[in-house]
Amino acid sequence: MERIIMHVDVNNAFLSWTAVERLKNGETLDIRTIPAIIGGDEKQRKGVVLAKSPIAKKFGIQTGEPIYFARKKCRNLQVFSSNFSVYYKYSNALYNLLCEYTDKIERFSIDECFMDLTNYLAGRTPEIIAKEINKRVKEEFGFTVNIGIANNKLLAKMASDFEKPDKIHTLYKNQIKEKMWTLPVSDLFMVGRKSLPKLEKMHIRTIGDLAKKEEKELIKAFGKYGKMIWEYANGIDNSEVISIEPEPKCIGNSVTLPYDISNLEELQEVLLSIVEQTTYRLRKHKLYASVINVQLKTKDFKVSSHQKKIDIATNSTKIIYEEAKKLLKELYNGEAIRLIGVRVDNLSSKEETQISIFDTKEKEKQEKLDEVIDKIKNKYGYNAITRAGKADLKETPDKLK
DNA sequence: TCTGGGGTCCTAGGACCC
DNA sequence: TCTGGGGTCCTAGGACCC
Repeated sequence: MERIIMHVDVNNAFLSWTAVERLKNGETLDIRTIPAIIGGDEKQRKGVVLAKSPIAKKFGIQTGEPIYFARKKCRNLQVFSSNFSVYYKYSNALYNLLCEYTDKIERFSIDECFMDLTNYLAGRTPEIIAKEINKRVKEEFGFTVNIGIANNKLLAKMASDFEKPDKIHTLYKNQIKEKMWTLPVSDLFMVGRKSLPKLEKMHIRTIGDLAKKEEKELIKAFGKYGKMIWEYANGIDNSEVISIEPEPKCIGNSVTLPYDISNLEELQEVLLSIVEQTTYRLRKHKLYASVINVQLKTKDFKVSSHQKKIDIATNSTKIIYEEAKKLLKELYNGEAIRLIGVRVDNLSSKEETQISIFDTKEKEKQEKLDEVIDKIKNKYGYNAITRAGKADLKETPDKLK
């Protein structure tokens, strides 16, 4: 039996949610109706476009581009800053509403959900249900969503990306040719900027061109990735809607520094504050890591990283910081650094100790310290306490939780 | 005051083992 | 003493997503 899958996508999520929150707080200007963007702090060198209004889009402004460029494209562009706690509020509200329609629902990102309605139609058509969801979201929350309806996740996602905003689209098997194959291949999920020149060389310009190629040819040129995009172009995707939130496979934090740093001691101080964020989140998940990774980006955007597998699995700030410090030392060659990041991998729910690292007393002491600091953070906010002398990290970590 | 931050997955090469 | 072949694990880098 064919499945019935829906993909629900918030239109211009960060911008719409900011608009709704402003209106709720008594502002009269709806920023969805003017050339506006949500952007990071340019003074902190985080000036990229995070979301744009439809009018800003008409000026050719793209998500991810520097605000500096966006301003050049549109002289009277209004820039608003992001507020993730507001975004989570609306994201959760939407998710809870959608849960009324099925138990088989997957949060794909802060502003996207997949729903499997196969056994939840209750005699109604998916189109009728989609219309009801659209109407309710608009009336109850004040923002709009696009909904894609299909027989698998990939096609549902492609469908929700058709004409926007506030639209419902279907993409059933018999509509693939007419609705999807005509699109440029760059519109296909998972086909990014770097693959385009290679596809172009193979005379693949539309999704249809890709679909009609021999699968073997794609595998030869792109390996596993080639097989995947060929299947996507042909509307093949058997993946399930997963309603249980999976454990993270890795946890990491990074920061673009307000100014370049060319000094190891200073980098180490920032490193400590980042390790603290990451290990705090690790402990929140009750997970332990055995791979530590440190990443640097130089002022000319060259990225390098070092990682190390350790013999234990830990979530201790101290142990992970000591390892990270070693990695940083090996990695750092004196260049001016723009970004520093830490990531822990190989996560497991079991701690693995090794007596030689800390004696039992020292270990207990460190655990207690982590626990106390975590409690203070939980109670009074993440920035209430820090081990890092100079650390000045404005945003609360773990935006996703 | 031009280029964020958090993820997942894949690949290639080298070390090491039998 | 002219050089196999299969496998696993580890590391660095990169593509893609939102």
